[in-house]
Amino acid sequence: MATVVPGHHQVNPRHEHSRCVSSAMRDAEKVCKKRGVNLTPIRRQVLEIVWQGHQPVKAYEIIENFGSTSHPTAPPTVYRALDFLMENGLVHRIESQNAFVGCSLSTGDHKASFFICTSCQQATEINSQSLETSFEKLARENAFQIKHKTVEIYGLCANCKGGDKAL
Amino acid sequence: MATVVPGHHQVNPRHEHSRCVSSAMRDAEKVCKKRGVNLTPIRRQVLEIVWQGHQPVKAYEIIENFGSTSHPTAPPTVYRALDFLMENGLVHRIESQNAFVGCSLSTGDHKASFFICTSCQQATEINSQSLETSFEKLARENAFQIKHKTVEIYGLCANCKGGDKAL
DNA sequence: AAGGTAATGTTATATTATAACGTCTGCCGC
DNA sequence: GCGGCAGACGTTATAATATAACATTACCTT
Repeated sequence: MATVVPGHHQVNPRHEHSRCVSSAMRDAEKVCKKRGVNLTPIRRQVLEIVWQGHQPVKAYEIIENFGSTSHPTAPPTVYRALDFLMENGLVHRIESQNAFVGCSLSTGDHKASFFICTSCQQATEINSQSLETSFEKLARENAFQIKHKTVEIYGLCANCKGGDKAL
Repeated sequence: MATVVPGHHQVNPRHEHSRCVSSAMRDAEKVCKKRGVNLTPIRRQVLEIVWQGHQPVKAYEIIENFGSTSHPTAPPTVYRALDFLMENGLVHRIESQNAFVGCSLSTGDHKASFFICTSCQQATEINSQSLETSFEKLARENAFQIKHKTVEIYGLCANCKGGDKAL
């Protein structure tokens, strides 16, 4: 299958991504089974494409990628699959990029926060109780009742920080 | 001038928005003068339209609004003005809405975080040192070097929390 | 006047996303 | 069996967001 994110720099070379993908697919099966929803072949394939890397993938990149492996697919098909995957917490949307990334927590429903590397493009899900607490405290101080949030932090990841690859 | 954000609920009734706008315009003049950049009539008008409320405004709403007051304007004109205003820290982009909101700090350059009310749509700039500190701490723990961030927190603002207006 | 630059005009088009309606298939109750 | 419903997908068209590329204007500099 063709590379979805053509220009991306290489990430931690010790990361065995194929395992990462198969684990994500297994988790997805599990979540869908548990929730009584249907991980159809199309949805599965979209999820696999999203998981080709840890970089966010655009909807139209998914569409193009589909063409190469099976019959061409129209936008609604892919957007529907993405909606399904997001509803079931298997994919997150990166708002500041209009792009999508696989969820690495496999707990079903949740909105995530991200570190996004401006060099290798890797989006890493943040799971920090102390950050959550800070948000809650701030909200309380402002009499604001939080429902959900978009948190996308850009900068250099640990792997890229050493080099000269800064964007 | 027509209302840009037609459906929005009313906000704190004690807020005298016209003062708020004129103050923002004065600050903008000051910032531009200081930076040696040119707040042209078009840029000024776009800024005024963005400041019609504290709700984010979409680019094409600005374009439509232009039509009613002067001659019709094509998208590039408005996007260029928005780029200028963002570069000079007078307007912020709300990534999760593809929309724009006036900056209420008038310090020139900075990226802001927001509370955004799901009832009245008001976007309130957050300026919290303790939240910044939490981000920095989290970044340090993850060996991540922050460059900038998108933080858009949705929920009910203090004014809307009492009523039954939840989205 | 010639040349330069900043701002805007103009046309076309790229990119992202959804509406609306049609078709197919499997399942459920009868 | 079969009638009908629901879920998933196909298909066509179009809406919404954003930018590329080049022309024009206005004003400033020499």
